[in-house]
Amino acid sequence: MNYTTEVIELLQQRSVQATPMRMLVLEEFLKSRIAKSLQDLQQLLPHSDRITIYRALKTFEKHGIIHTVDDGTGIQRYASCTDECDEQEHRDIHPHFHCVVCEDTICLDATRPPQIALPQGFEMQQMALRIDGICPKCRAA
Amino acid sequence: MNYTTEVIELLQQRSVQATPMRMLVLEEFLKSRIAKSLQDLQQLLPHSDRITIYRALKTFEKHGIIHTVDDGTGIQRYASCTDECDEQEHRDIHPHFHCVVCEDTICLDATRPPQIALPQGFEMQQMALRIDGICPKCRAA
DNA sequence: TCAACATTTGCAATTGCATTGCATGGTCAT
DNA sequence: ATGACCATGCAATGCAATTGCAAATGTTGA
Repeated sequence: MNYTTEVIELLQQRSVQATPMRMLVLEEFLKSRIAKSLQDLQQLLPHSDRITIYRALKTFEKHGIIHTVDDGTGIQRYASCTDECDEQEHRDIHPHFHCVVCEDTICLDATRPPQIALPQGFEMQQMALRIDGICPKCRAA
Repeated sequence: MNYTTEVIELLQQRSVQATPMRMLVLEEFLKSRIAKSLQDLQQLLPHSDRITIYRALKTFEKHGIIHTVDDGTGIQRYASCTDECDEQEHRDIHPHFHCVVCEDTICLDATRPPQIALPQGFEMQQMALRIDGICPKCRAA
C-alpha cells in the first residue's frame, strides 16, 4: 500500500512544503489510527534525526494535519486530524482509547462525543476524553 | 476557617502520619477544589522544601487522599479525592474543567460522568474527561 | 542560469519537570 | 533510654521537550 499521493495532496492542501522527511512521517500517521510518540516514530523511521521528526510534528500540528493525544502517560503522542481541523481551530472531540496492556492509544472517531451538562456559567470550547481499558487485541490474547 | 480537625481525621483514616508539612499541604487541598501543581504549592507554602511537598503528594496519592488531574498542559496537578477513593482503587471519573484564561482546573464532582458506547471488544476501566473553556470568573471579567 | 533569499535539516546544547540517593533529624514502641 | 522506622532537606540524576546555530536544500525573480 502506498500513500504517496494522499500525503502530497494533504500537505499541499495545508500549504506545507512536501519534504522527504515530512512525507515519511505523515505516511506513518495515515497508515494507522494509533497515536504515535516521537520515540515511536524514531523506531519506525530509523536513521532519521529526532529533532527533524519533532519539528515535522510541530509543523503538522500548527497546520491542522495532526493533533496531540493525551494518553495519560505524560508522553506526548500524535494522531492525524479529522477533516474538520484546520489551522485556525482544532476540533478534536472524539474519544481516545488507551489500552493499559499494550499501551496503544487509538482514536475512536466513530464514537459520538458525549453531551455534558456544565454547571451555570461555564463555557465549553474543547473536550478531551480518554478511556483507559483493554483493547480487543489484548482481550483476545 | 480552620481545617486542622478535618486534616488530622482524614490522615488518620488513611493511616498516614500527620506531620506539620503534610498537614499544611493537605489543608490547601481542602481549601479549594482547584487542582494544584507542585509549583502552585510551593508558592502557597513559601520556605517549604519542594521535594518534601512532592513526597507528601505522592504519599497522599498512594493512600487515596488526592489524585492527579490532567489539565492538558503537561504539568501534573493534584486535587482531593472523593469519598469513593481508597488505597486499592482510584475512582476519578468526574470531569475536570480547565479554564483557558486563568488556567485554573476545577473538579466537577457534581457533573455526572457520561455513558460512552464503546465499539465491540473494548473494555473500559477508567475514564478521564477534561473540558476546556472559560470559567464563570473569567467570563464575568 | 544565476544570484539572493527563505526554509529545512542535523547536531549540540539547554530547559523544565519529575524523580531518586543519601545523610540527618525526629518519632514511636519497647 | 535505645533501636527501628519514617520524614525531611539538599544535591544530583533522568528523561522528554525545546531552542540555537550553521550547513544544506529548495524557491524565486531577474
